[in-house]
Amino acid sequence: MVTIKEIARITGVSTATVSNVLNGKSGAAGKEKTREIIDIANSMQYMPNTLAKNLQKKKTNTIGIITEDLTVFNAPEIVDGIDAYCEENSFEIILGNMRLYKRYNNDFTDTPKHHELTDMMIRSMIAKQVEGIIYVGYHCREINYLPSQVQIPLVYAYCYPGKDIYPSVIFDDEKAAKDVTELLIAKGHKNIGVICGPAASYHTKARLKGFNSAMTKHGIKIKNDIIMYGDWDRISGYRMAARLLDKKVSAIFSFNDMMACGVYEQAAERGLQIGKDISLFGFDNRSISQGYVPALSTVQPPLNEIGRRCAEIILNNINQSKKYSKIIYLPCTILERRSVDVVND
Amino acid sequence: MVTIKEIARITGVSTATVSNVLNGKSGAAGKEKTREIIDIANSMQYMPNTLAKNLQKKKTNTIGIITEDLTVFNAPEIVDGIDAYCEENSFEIILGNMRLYKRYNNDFTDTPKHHELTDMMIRSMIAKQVEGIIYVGYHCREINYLPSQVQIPLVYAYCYPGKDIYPSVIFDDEKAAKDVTELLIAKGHKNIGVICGPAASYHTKARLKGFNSAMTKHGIKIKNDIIMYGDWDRISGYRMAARLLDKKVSAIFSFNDMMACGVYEQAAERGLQIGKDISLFGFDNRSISQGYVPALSTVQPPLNEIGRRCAEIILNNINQSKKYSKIIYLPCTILERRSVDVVND
DNA sequence: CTGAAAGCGCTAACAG
DNA sequence: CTGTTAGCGCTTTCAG
Repeated sequence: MVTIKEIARITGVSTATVSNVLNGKSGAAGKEKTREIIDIANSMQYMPNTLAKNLQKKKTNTIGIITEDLTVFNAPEIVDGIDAYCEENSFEIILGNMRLYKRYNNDFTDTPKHHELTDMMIRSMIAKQVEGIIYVGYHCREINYLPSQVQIPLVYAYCYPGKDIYPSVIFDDEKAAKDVTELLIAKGHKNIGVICGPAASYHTKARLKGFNSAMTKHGIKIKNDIIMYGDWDRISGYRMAARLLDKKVSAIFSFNDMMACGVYEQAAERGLQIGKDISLFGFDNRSISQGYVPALSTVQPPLNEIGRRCAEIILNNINQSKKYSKIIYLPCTILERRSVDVVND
Repeated sequence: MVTIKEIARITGVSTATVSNVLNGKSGAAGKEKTREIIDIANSMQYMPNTLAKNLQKKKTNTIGIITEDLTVFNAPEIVDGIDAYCEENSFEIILGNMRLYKRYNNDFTDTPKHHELTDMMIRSMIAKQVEGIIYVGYHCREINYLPSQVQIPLVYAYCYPGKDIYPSVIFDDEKAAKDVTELLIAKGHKNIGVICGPAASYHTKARLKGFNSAMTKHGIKIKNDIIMYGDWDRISGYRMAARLLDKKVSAIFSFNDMMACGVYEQAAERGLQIGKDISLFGFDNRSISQGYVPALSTVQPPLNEIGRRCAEIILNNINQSKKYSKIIYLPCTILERRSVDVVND
């Protein structure tokens, strides 16, 4: 690796001059010398050592991203958004992936082991002199384990801290669910079944709230026996759909696309056509949901935008002394496809 | 940020001693001093500056990953595999995402602009002193633009260089397609329609080769009019399925799950049942393919394993002088689900 | 306009 | 067992 020192020796000037010239400081050297230095640098494929540069400048223009699990469907798009914003603002990213799914098996986020891992990753990033950290959750929830020794801006994406110390960006589950419900109501559906995720899930609670408020607003009584709880997996959608269809609902709002999948299966077995005999809405807009027959209506969370906003907040918090620290709710997009129709009595 | 110097001042020893103690060099200081230094460091939350450390050691234990597009379905899993292997071997990763899809629109990988971007990313990583680079393609193909000035090990994942200069890890398209075809043949299918991707695609060519070899091996004549070319998208699957079904094929092998999606649609419209009237195989094992009704049989590419192998090769190439530089083909897993059945005459 | 000198935070000889 | 010294590659005063 050729260094500034080497170039200085060859061109017969000081390292300072080489540095200045290469950094475009006008008048750092005479016209001819300037040319010569640049030419030599190019021909030797000189490349500044970022480590040395950053060490000296005490500034890395880098933020760290910690993903709970990069292979979860929402993560790449969020990271992509962060990356895009950073690039536009001349910042770089360092990625740390916890790989929670493969590392442990299931519920792990509130164990000492996980806290230790979190601390380790944060420490390691701080050691690398990142100027801020974005923590990307694998599903939305309240994070109660807040690492202590973080002296740099920290932002949560797709999850939020229990206390108001750090900012976070999530999407508006409640509003989206309300919108979906109203759309269904507008189509004449009154007997709407719901397949939630686990009762304790933030998503479940927020979406249920939205559902309830829409129903109430339109004066429709909610029977308790049409609210089912699944586990986000296809099979549970299949099972809950059975119960719901027994109850003759005219529409089903599944809180994710996976479970909606199971509804298709259940309906097929009963000879019922989705989008005709029964309307169906999902949530997440998984890439293939559009390919179901008929295409699944669903809710698209603003993943890329979550990333961008997080990055924006982090960069602002890095540059300003007053830190922003609230929860930001971004709106979702409702995608109506062939799986819903007006009620058919 | 507290430094070694600060701790040295407080404890009244030299920075060298603090460094030695903190790095666990036995006998770096007396028992008591050792304790004191460690205690002070802990209480002040001392954290070594990785930049300074790496600069001095001229070793970063870091490799760079360049993804053509992190949001493409295969990328996160490959990155995950690389990350896992690196973690097990005390290496860190730096991620650079080209965001090809959003940056340009479609075919872009052989434009000067893209070459420039590639060079820039590689230069930037080398500047950060990574010890090796893994380039993750967004789809498998021959990469003919090979950056020149790369003095460190470079490995391609999910794509391969035209010349034998750098190693690469891809999966065995041909073998997988052959296996699928033989499976179909074993179930009595002779009249098998194929929906390929674009004719120029590596995937198309390799899979077609596997298909042909299986058919030939079993003495089945291949009619040219049952080989259709789509564009990987659902709609094209839908269209090609129409032509194929007109020709009364008993099975369809779609070269990806998306297009298989379209086959479901087309079959539904014609009142044909997948897995009964017509057998269907996809490729990719997209997460939701399992949720089709009936579940789609498909091929699972060894994405995580591709990542792991790339990382393994890179770390080996970093440590050894003899560099490995061939293409490695990893086997896929055939997933037989309800969408295929024995032929039904 | 130019360069000598100092030093970012850390480690690795090597001498005491 | 301990500390001095030198320096990784770079930038940045500041004096000539």
